[in-house]
Amino acid sequence: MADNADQEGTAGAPPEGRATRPDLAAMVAPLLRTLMAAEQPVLDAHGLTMWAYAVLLHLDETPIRTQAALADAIRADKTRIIAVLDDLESRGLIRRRPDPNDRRARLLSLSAEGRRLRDTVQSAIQKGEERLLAQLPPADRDGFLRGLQALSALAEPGAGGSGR
Amino acid sequence: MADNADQEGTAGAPPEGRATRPDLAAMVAPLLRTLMAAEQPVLDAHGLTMWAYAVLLHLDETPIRTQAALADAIRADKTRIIAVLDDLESRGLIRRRPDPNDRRARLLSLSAEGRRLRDTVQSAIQKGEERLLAQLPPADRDGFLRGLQALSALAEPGAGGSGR
DNA sequence: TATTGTTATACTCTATAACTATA
DNA sequence: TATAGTTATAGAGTATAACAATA
Repeated sequence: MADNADQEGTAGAPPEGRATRPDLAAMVAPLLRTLMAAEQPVLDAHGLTMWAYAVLLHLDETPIRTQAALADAIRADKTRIIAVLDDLESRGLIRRRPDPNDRRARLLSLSAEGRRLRDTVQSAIQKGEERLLAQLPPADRDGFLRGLQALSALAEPGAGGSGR
Repeated sequence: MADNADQEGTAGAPPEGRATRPDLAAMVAPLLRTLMAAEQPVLDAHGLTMWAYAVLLHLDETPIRTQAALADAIRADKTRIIAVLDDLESRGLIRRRPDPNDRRARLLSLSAEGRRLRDTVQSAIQKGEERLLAQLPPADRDGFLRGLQALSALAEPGAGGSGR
């Protein structure tokens, strides 16, 4: 059942009887575990948790003006990222200063060193990922990446796809 | 950064600078969340937890002779599925009887009713998934499915792909 | 003595509620 | 009074350790 390579073209769902493929979640979940297991050593080597890395990634894209917004963007609880931000700030990887206009809020931005670290880590991670992807036929590889990108975009908070 | 639709063909990783695509895990994780959120109402409607559904799915494929092996196969702790098996058994969805040859072990199998429920639930779940996949161009849809199937197989305990 | 299943306990992660400061 | 951030507390989920039955 895991090895039926029959492609049934672009037909819809089967009528009723037995499923023709595993559930998507049943395939996506183990894949995610594989990916995270591959990331872990890289993150460890640089003293980053998964959440810390997510913060670095997101700040790099969009400088942000409240911690709550950042938490939202990376789908974390606002209370969960506080320790993460404390650590990143103390290591000089991010800057975090009160907004002059509203001193309740904290303006968050990535430091040069933070960006350097982010690049290093992401490069290493994606290098590992490419090794995985290399096991696919080129056509499938491209289709997989395009499909994944499109489907994951549907899940984002903004749900539009582009910028933010 | 999320909207660079440039495809760079089948080339390897970029030399050093800025990443050309999000990390795989950063796309797979939200996708998994979407899929699980879509499954939840279906499972709820039939009084199944995620783990219970995983048990039904796996028993359908391969009748199994110890609970530990089942737990292993679905990547759960052996202590975690006990309550699940208790429930499924009491509802007549699975059978669980001591192995005559080794009365320590429990032979696990799916009942007819269990198979019926499994089919109903999986059919509903995959119907929802097809709605998601329908948003992809047919070529990407097929490549995505093939790539996903191949990559997820690498993560399985057997790691060979087929039956086990 | 080793193994299967089970129960009891501890631990990790995450979210909720209460508090401080600004507005 | 309302909101951003923080801290303290409680809850869910999971794994570890101890136990009973069988081999």
